[in-house]
Amino acid sequence: MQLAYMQEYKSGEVFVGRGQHLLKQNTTTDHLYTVLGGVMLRYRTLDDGRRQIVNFLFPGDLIGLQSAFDDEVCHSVEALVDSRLCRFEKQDFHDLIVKHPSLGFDITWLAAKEETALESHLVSLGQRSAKERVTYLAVWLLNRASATGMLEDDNRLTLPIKQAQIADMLGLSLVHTNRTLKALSREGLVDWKPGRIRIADIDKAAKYAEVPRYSKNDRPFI
Amino acid sequence: MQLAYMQEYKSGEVFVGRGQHLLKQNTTTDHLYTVLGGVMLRYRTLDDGRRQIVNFLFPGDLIGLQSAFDDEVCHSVEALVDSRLCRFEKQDFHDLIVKHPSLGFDITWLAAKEETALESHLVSLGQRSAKERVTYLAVWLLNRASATGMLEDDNRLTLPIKQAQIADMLGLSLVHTNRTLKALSREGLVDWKPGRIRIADIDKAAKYAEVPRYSKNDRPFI
DNA sequence: CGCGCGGTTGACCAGTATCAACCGGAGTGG
DNA sequence: CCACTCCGGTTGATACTGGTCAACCGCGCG
Repeated sequence: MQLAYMQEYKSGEVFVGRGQHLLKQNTTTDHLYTVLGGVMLRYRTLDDGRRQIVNFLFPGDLIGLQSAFDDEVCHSVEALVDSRLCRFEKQDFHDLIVKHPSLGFDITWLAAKEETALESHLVSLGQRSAKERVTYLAVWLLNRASATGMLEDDNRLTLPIKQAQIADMLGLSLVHTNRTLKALSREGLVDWKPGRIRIADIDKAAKYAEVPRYSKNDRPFI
Repeated sequence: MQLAYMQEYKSGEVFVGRGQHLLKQNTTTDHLYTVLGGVMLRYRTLDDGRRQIVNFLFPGDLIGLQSAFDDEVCHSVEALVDSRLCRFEKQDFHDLIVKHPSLGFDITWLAAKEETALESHLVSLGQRSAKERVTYLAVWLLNRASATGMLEDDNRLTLPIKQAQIADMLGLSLVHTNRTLKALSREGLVDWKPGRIRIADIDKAAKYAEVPRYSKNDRPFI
């Protein structure tokens, strides 16, 4: 646990209320963040207003790694629920990695995991049908949430995700997302009511959406 | 330049002929690789045979970072043209980062860039039409190739990419990919004949597909 | 010469988008 | 306290992008 090092570099805590933004696309930032609590989402907007949610962020996730090497951030980050973050100065980043290499190792670990997640999302968008995508997302969210102890019981997650957000994550229209949710609910595969996801048979759902086996490796928490 | 360190850890060079595999999904590997020359592609296959190409790999890119933390690799890597790689022992990885922190920094850099690329691809798959996707991919490939000096002249790239591969990268059917290529060629936006991409007006194409401004930062070559 | 692979084209179909309208609840101001 | 509005969700009708099936072409190669 690198908490000691981290304290040294931590430059403050940040609270972001539900619906508020931490970062806006095409701006610059001097900070890196780590999610301490809450859930956030990261998205990119095109000029004509189309929006793609790239990923959800859970406690332990790193925000702004890309911006550590590049001036402008190419996505916005918004809180899905009230969230708490740990802030670092970007300029300390090189120093930090060099002085605490095992922390550099953990950061690389997180970056690799994030890449794996994006890869999975990419496969979903590229190859799966609407029903498969929704199921995939539901299972994936339950897995991530479960890893941070956010589940009420084994197959239920309370999280105020709007259908418009599901649509923007999965590359579907809002209307079709709605119909797909209904269909999955009717079939008993995924029961995603406003604000609450429930999956009766998670193995069945995971198999249907071919969600990659959930890695139990402990995620470093920095 | 870390070439000195790298030599110490390098455990060999690997050649992979066009069409041959470096890694196969769901196997394990003891190695990490760096592309020294050539172009490769990384893809994931679903149980029913659907395939998603996740990214193209150019010289300087790292392969297998995810597998450094996770046993099984979740994608296959195949050579698009004859390629040459530098091989490292996975078990040395932690050691390497700790002993040569600035190398850890470069690896993190590469990981962040890879993440940025996947993010862009994700936006394409989620939000763009077939014509936009093809244009996006063409421009992106030209940008990447240009960074490694593979371009014959400013707007032409020779690379034996099959239409089936374009389709699998963009989440389109083979037939529709073919028609889209024709359409773009007719319109003079992108001229993608078998084995050769040519873009008459690259700014126009980049604007049409909203390809993010290409970062000139020098990519570390390890 | 024949085969196979990559590419091309046509006909038809399905999944998903779009447009439009409506519903119910929460907040708000008169 | 009620009317109004806004937001998120729901539903129907219709349009269209892109998928599927099937056939054919040209070329390189054994």
